[in-house]
Amino acid sequence: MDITADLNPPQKEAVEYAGGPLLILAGPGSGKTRVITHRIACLVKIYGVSPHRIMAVTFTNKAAREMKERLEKLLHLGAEDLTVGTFHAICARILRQDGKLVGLDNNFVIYDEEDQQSLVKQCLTDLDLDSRQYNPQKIRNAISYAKSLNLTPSDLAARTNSRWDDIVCRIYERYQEQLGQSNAADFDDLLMKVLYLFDHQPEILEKYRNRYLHFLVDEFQDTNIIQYQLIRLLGSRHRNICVVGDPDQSIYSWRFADIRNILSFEKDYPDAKVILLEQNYRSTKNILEAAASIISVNQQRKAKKLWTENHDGTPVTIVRTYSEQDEAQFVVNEILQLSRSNGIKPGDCVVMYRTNAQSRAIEEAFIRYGLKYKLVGGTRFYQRREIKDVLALLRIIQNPFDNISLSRIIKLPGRGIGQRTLSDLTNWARDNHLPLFTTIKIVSEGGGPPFGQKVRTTLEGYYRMLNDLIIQGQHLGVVDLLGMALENSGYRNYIREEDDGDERWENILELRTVAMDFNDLPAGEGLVRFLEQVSLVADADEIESKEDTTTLITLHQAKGLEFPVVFIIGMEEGLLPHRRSIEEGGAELEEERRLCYVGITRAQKHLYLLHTVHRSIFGSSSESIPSRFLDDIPEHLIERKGLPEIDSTYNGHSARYKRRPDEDEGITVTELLSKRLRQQSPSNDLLQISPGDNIRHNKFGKGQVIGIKSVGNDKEVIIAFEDAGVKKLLLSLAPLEKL
DNA sequence: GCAAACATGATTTTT
DNA sequence: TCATGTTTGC
Repeated sequence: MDITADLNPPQKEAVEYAGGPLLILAGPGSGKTRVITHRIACLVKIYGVSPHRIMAVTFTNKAAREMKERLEKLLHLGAEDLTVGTFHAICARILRQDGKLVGLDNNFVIYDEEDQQSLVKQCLTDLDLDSRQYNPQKIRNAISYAKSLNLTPSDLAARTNSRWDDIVCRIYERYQEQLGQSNAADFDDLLMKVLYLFDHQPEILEKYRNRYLHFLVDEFQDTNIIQYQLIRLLGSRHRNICVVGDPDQSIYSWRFADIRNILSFEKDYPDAKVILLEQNYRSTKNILEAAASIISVNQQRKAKKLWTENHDGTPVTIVRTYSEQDEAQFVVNEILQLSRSNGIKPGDCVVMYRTNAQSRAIEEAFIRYGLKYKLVGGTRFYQRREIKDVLALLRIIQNPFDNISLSRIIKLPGRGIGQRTLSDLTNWARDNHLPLFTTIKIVSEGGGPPFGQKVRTTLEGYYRMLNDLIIQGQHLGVVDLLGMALENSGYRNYIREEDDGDERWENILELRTVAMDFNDLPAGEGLVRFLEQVSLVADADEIESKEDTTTLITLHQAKGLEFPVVFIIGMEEGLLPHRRSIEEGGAELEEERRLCYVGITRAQKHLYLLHTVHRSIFGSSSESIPSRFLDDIPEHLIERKGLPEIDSTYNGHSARYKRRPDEDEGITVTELLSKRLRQQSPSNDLLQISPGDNIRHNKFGKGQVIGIKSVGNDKEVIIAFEDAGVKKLLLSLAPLEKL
């Protein structure tokens, strides 16, 4: 097959270029992913580069997996020899192998943000500092920032100039000591330690530097300084570094992603070839123009002109509703309408928002109308308490010196060890420079802090239990080990008695399913690999596209995706741009604008931008002002729906909504809106049903009506379906048939 | 040691 | 509003 067929000239050039450093600036929808995969294929098939000698760095594990799949499926290329992964995953692999040289045993554990935070708190206690005065989260963030710049505690100490910096420094130093004692690395350490390894063990650097001929880095605008340093060092031998990014889609600066990397690249490699991908294959002209009008306001930006051969399409719809409930209602109605008339399916639609909290009203509306939705993100699987507890238990088996995990599980109720005992243990451990696990061992042998006999017996039992699990871990597969750990630690009984114990137990079983993939590996290795996978992979479940399921997602997570129909809700000052960014101003505001741009450019055919007049935030209600970004879209691209424009000015602090005087005199805004919404949907006469009737729903199948409630002119019916369970549906919309 | 009452404070979140 | 962390009472 011809690898470069169907590529436009700049794409083709980007795929074939073999003259050293390459910077690809790829606008949204410009076929960036194709270019990367085809470039790899071209390197292998045409230039004869062994896949073993290619490294591709992606932003997420998901992206890595997809890239591998694409290469295998589309191009029939064996991808198992390729190094594809995130910076973190690749570095973890390197450290598993050679970490010993930088003080990491190969059974090291990886600390996530919650673990980091616990460790910071522990350090504050150790240094006798008040955690109310020194916010642990801020300290964690400051440490992470230092690490993103590859600064060690002493580097940082050299540049402190305030009391705060000084505190951060002291904690950072202790924090690193504690990580060392726990044989643990946090996310940032994975990168920093590899860089340190390369700096101090030239032969290791040589090994990797010689092996890799070609590097590809995706989402380069969202890399941080240390990541760039890493790739520069790795690529210093052959200089075939290809980076792909779009400065306009840089939305992770709060994660210390540094857009200057793109500038640095051009400076560090003056001979770098720069290729612009400006043709958009995704969106209609109207959508693309709206996006351009918003992003072009940014000052800190290289002008870039995207163009498309696609049709104008429909206008961008700006919708004003009264409340977030009405906003949700509009979305639901529009999805139903589109699926009736435009050949669009609910699965083609996505609802995007700035903050997770905004998904609630949407979810409620979807549930009410019996529409299916898929919430992306939210409370993430691996962040759930029960999952973290179980993982902590397994981590102790892998690495008993992991102090944070041990402190987490030892104080779980039901075992008679509480905060008091734990504090006594940690204090003693600290004073004697010993890990917690060793301390418990000493206590069970009669030493340690002065405990009463009862506590001593309890701790002895706990130590024996752990020790037994560690021994079992030597020869049991990871699934059996998990089962035994749950039993012996009493965790199973403990969690099942919780209020939502069933759900939590389900989650643990879900985790067990993940573990099954690692069950056939040799005992120790299975555990290591399983724990590494769950530490580095954030998303347990995937966005699988189903025809009937609408996606609900934050703007950040929407990066890289595309949908025929996009609804962005909460286009309001304070939400988008977010209040915190308005307060910060400048660069923060420009990032909000980019975020808005990312959202808009996800849309292929239809784009809806919604805002409300009233929104409740943290329970209390407040007036909202349309987002400034809406003002930047030229009127000729826009169609307005929902409530009419505010034609009054602000009255003191409260914006007052005025109805248009010529119509609907004497009814409230909410009534007006619901009237309009009703007018938009076909007014089929309501089905005459009463409780006890048997019905059929064209999706949920057979069921029995168990309740009816009037909602305005409509009725909400509660139906117990034979297969689909109990649902609340609106009679006017549910496709019901009386049996 | 542990559960219930109370206080608090809250974007985004690849790894 | 709601999910966390802290204090209090048994």
